[in-house]
Amino acid sequence: MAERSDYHHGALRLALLEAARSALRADPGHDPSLRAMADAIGVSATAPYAHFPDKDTILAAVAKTGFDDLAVRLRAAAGAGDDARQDVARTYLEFAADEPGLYRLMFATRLDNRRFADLAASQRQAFAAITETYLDDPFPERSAMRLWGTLHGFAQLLAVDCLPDAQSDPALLAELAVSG
Amino acid sequence: MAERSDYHHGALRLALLEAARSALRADPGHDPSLRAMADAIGVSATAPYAHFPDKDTILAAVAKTGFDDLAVRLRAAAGAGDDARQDVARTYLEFAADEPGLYRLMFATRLDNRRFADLAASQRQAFAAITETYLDDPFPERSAMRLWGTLHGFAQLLAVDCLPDAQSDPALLAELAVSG
DNA sequence: AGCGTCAAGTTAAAGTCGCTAACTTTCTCC
DNA sequence: GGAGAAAGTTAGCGACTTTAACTTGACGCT
Repeated sequence: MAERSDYHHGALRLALLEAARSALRADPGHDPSLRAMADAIGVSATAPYAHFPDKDTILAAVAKTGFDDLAVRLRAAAGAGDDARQDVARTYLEFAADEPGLYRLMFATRLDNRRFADLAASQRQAFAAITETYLDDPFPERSAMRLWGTLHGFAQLLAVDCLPDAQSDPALLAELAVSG
Repeated sequence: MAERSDYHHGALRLALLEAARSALRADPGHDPSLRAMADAIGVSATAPYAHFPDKDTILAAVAKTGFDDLAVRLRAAAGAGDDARQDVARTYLEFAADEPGLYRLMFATRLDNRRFADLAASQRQAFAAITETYLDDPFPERSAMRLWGTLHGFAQLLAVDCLPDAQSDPALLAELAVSG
């Protein structure tokens, strides 16, 4: 398996997703082109079509990995310290600040398309990690939705770099988000 | 002025912005192409370059009209009833629900580019309309930012149609957003 | 009136992109 | 070891943004 002919790549699907995330890190403001991803892997521009029906599906898969990673991080944060809600909030904002391009894509991909049900499922999983910090609340769903809204708003402002530096600290923003 | 030769359009800049907003209403999920806008106006595909240096600048101008409209609506709502904050919140969410494509564009246009300072200014104006409902608050900026975050999160969820119908009423969401 | 200038259009064409079609190479399984 | 499927390839189409070179028409000046 280590020895490969260089005709078949062997793990193109995974490599594509990684190339896309890497391109988003390099240029958070624009979705990478199919050709750019293929070039980065060293494969022809049409090779991706053996694994995905179209570009939107690739980007949806990338977005899904984003939600999955986010869910993992949130769950880890929830179990680690003594203030789960605050830790989750801070982790959420740190994620958005770390990978602004990916975060943008995660919320840009769904409009208009009922396709990509698994993306929606991963999104719900990430949301569930927030809800679980409200198990003691009389209305966990409502309260969690309110926190999610606030976090998402802050996350986007962070990603778009709209905040003065004094207010760009994820920890402080997290505190503000949970205080209510 | 009413009688025009049909060679010079006469108000192409404005017509372009309107064509873009109309196209966003028809297909909220995708930014319109330059050609589509030009076709809708009845002008060649390159005519817009007499008024804008590139497509991004057109879209930034469209986004700016969105923030300007939003600011006007928020200010009107703030002065109308007896619960300014709640009215502003509801108006904000109604705007996003009415024009999801425009709302998406308004927050998609800035990442990575320091260009478009006037867009950022219009965004601040809209934010100021929210801040002004917190003049009695000990920390108006902080509290307003918190509400803005929440509203933006709800607005995006509304626009992307992620919410169950039972929770898609702007008025109820506004109430949830201000209750804190 | 007529002329020059300039803004605001035009067409032509280059280069990129997503995607399809037809083909070739490699892997796998009998 | 041969067949067929899986996973690549090149060629090319149509749409897109953008540039370049040209044309049209409005307006001010003498």
